[in-house]
Amino acid sequence: MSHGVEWALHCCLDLVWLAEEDRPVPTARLAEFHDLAPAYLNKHLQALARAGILGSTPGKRGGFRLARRPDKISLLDVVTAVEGPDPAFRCLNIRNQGPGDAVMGGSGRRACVISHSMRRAELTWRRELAGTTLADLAEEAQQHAADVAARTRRWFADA
Amino acid sequence: MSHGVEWALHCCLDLVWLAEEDRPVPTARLAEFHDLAPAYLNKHLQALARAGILGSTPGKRGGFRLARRPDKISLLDVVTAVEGPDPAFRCLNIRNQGPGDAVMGGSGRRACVISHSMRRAELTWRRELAGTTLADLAEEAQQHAADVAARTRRWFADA
DNA sequence: GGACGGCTACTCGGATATCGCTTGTCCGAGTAAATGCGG
DNA sequence: CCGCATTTACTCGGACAAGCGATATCCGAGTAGCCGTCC
Repeated sequence: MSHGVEWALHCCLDLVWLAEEDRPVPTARLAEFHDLAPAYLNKHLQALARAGILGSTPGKRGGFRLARRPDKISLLDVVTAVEGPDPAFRCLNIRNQGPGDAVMGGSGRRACVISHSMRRAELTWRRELAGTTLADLAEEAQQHAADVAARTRRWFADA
Repeated sequence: MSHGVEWALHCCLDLVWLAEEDRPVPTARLAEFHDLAPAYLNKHLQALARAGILGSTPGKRGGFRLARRPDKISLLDVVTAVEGPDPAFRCLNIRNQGPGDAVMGGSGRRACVISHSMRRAELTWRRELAGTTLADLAEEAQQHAADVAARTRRWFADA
């Protein structure tokens, strides 16, 4: 899995803390916060914006902000926005190639049992990610350190 | 996810049908059956052998065979053997870099909530794969087409 | 005819190139604020 | 002093290279069967 997912998730969580501010947050600021390559982070934030997770405002005081309420953004939304909608395991139906196809009796008519099980497993993974929202993460983080939101807002407010 | 996983799974399922035969199956034969690159398939079968899933016998009548009973080989075993033991999502703790670390209050002391959720989701995925064995796949495949085993054995027996 | 030694063919095993995708960077389009000028 | 046109600085957005892992291939080590020869 690409690192962009991690970057996107962290930045989304930051934007949860900064959601109360009505000013969008520029990419450069988020990159500085996490010590990341600004342009590359921008690329991923664009993907989130295309997916409708973030709203982008160009111009001098522009930046990104959450497009929906945190409890309406699941981890699966972020992952699929960055990684793409394709499943991790895609069965190319090699069984349909070569003599193995004929043995199975048909040109890929039957659903591949391997693909079936792999998709089932991946579905549970997706379901787990879909059941967790940014709000859940924020709540859990605040249980660990109650002043995270205030500290984060303060840092982003500075110069 | 790499294609090698699919190749490995299909070949393992073939080896289930051919488990009754006491002669190992060469890589070239499996490659021909699925119309795959023989040398590259061999590479993945080597990985399965290193993991103790397949047993390899060199020499003229050599080849691969299942090292354990099919109900003792889970899909997770095959996947980890090919893909490696590392989790798909590895949190590099970017929060420990840059000012964000100080805001969180500590040099990575606190466990990252993002990493926590991602690992939980991946754990469900692994659990699902660990709960499915080659024997389960074989049974399911035979429910679809009862004569798969016989057909496969016949093809591999031919010249 | 039987047994033994060497030979050959075939297989795994790892070292070696090639390719595609993720990573990383750059510059242009566009917008809001700041600024200077005129009334 | 107030309003407006212009300039400017800053931001997103997509187009453009570089690095690394998966893909694909080849050759060497080793073994089992086969063949010829000798007893």
